[in-house]
Amino acid sequence: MGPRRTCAQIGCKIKECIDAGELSPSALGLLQNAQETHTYRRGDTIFVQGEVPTGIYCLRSGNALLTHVDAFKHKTGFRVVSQGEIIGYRSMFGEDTHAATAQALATTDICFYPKEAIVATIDTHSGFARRFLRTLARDRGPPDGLLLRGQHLPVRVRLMHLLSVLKDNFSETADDGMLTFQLPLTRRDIASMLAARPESITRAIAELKRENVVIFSGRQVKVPDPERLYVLSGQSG
Amino acid sequence: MGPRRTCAQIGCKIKECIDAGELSPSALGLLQNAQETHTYRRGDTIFVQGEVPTGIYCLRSGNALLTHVDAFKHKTGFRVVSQGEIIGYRSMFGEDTHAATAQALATTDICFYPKEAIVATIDTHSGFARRFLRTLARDRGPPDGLLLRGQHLPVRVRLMHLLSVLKDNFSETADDGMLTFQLPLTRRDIASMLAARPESITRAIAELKRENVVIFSGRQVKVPDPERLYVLSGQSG
DNA sequence: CGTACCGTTGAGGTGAGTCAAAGTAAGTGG
DNA sequence: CCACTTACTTTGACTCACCTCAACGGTACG
Repeated sequence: MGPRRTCAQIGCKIKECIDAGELSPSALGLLQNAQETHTYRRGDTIFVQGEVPTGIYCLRSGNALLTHVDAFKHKTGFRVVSQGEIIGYRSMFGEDTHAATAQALATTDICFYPKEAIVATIDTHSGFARRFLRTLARDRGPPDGLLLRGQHLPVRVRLMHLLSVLKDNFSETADDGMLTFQLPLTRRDIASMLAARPESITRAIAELKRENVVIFSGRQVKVPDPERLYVLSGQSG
Repeated sequence: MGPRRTCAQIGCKIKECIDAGELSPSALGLLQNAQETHTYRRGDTIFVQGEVPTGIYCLRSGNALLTHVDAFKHKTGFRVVSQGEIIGYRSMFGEDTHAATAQALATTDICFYPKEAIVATIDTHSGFARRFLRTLARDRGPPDGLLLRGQHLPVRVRLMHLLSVLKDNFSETADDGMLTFQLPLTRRDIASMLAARPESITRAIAELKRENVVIFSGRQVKVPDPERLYVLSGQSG
């Protein structure tokens, strides 16, 4: 393995904020000194719902799932995070305990930035602050999430919607013209994101295969006609 | 009617940001000069999904409902806004079109602050920016919203949850010891918030009345034992 | 005194949950 | 490399909460 690259070197969202903030070399140095890097294995928890946030996390590699457990102990996955994305900032800025648990879905390298370093940079660089406002505002507006969970749509359609959201992060190559990618989620994870049961996911997958819209083999996914997937899943763009 | 009070005089969230930002008199003057006040009647639209945001809105009185329409034309209400709260800022900071439509549920007075004025204040007052980050972060985290829409819970429980959220904003007096309040929503509105049908809401209401948990008469709501409502609806605090 | 919307009630159909069981893949230790 | 455990996945039969469709009463308003 070569030398560790910092988060800023892989074009993550923190980097975007740093660029927008036009940080001085000294301010940049302070941020980079405060940063720590950790590696997580599949299933490891990054932070836990209810804990007090101590900073924010930026994924260098791998991916993670954010889940929320309600008062009835129902576990609901609501977001898959992949390379370059930041997590844990909502609760930190909200000055509240973590509203979700983050777990690695695969081996994942993560940069941690302590709260004080981020807050200090925000206070001294308005461009950095404004960029964070933008990031926060773009995260989970009404469109995403609502479609995935509305029971007015059948599970099959919600699954297609999830796939067309995930494909942006995970699509690999189109060897034989098909859109192909590897799902980072178990059937159980998918079920928890769609507010459904694993059995229902299995049945929906079988149905999609029958209709030749999406072909699953294990976690390998093939989409013969991506355009059709968009339309059927209610994506406008 | 007496002289119009500015938004800052009724203790709204903008006021909180202004206080946190320690604005100079001149900066404060600029903000207040830029502000406009409008009155909306029941059903009037404040802004529409898809429009480009031009500023943010703060409710002086009355209340409004935020709704989202998906690609399948399903209209979903996801938040009731009341006095002192700000709307429209998520899309503005996200530099995107409005992700929701806001409509007045009753006669409603609203302060409008143009985008330029807000952005200018953010750029010059880090406390103001940080407070906005907090407000944004606290708005609609995973806990709220998920419970209301998860189909793993029966409509009756989701309705109880909605009531126990709304009662914070709308509860009036407990004349005869009961918690009493006026719902600002039609059955159809409630249904759209719970991802259910108006008929199902009617039936759930009848059921709750039978169990003596919540007593409806029209939009007048009485809760004999608020504690029981919390527990049954899965509120922890 | 219509017209329009809101709210209620009933009958019937169905998508998805539940329960139970068997098959498959993945990891562990001898 | 093979037993063994553990977790994930699939299948089938049954049940039910909610949706759909349809009709009707109440209230507001021009």
